[in-house]
Amino acid sequence: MIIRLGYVAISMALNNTTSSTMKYTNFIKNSNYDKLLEIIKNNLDVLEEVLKYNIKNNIHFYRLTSKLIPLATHKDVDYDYITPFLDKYNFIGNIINENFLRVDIHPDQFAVLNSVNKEVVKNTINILKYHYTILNLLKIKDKIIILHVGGNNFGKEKSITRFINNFNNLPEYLKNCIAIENDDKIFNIIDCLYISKKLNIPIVLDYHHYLCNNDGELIENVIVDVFSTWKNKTPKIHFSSPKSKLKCEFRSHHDYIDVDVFIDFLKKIRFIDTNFDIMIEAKAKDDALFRLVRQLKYKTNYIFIDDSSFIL
DNA sequence: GGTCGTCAAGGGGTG
DNA sequence: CACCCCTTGACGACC
Repeated sequence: MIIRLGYVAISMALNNTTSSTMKYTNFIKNSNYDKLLEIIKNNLDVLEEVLKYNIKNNIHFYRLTSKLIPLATHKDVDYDYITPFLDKYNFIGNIINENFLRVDIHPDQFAVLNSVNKEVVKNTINILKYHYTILNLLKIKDKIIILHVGGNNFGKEKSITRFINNFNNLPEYLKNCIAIENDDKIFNIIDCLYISKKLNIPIVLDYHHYLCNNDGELIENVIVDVFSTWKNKTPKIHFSSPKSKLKCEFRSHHDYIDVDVFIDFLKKIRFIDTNFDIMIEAKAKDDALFRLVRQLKYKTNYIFIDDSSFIL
């Protein structure tokens, strides 16, 4: 199987960011729409630079920042972030497609589809639409929006039912790109498999979350079912390492990846015969990815295809 | 020019 | 119920 590694949003090697923003209070002060457009232009320029950097360094898998467009889903800010930049979106989209980059996106903690608060659910749908819009403007063919199941009000069973009901009320185009991820506290991989079966949607396995939250279920016993939720698409896995082994800091992300845990994980699922992507979720971003690769080259006999891909 | 509290937004956990 | 925690990088007020 071929495994490709990716990283999230920011490249440490480039001294810039795709996540420049403007605080709402500051926006209110000046009602400065020009400044917002300027920030978008900058974010898109940097995104182009990051993608070219990824191509140059043979990184095929990348997650967009959710903060590409400042205040995009704020209820009191309404502006056109599409038309002025159509050419730019197109241009970047072509770079992605011509180089077969796999690009996905992951809304942050405020997207809670199963919330008991109607306003929050409404907000969440807006957030999902915004993320879809970004993927669409960048002409991404396999649109994947990764979502957590959400809150736990009134118990797990009821919370899962709320997720399923609210999901079913989404427009078809959103349903077609949502994948769910197991979280580190409540909804484990077994819960995700149950939901996936009901809704026919893919599951992103987060191995760190799995280590934090599982019912003793062995990874080698669920991996086939998890991967089969992707049908003919390339399955995705999230990988990060705990900040420390202490219980209080276990859930926090480390700057880098623990190579031994990484190797151990791959050993467990080695019998799989599917290509897949692993998103490296480490604070040191691409630097963590490259360090991991160096360590793997030293410690294993994996056959490396390029700077971020290997055969197992 | 550097430091540090704050940020639109949700929700879990504790006492 | 009040409070603090997570997480996130970046803003921007302030020195």
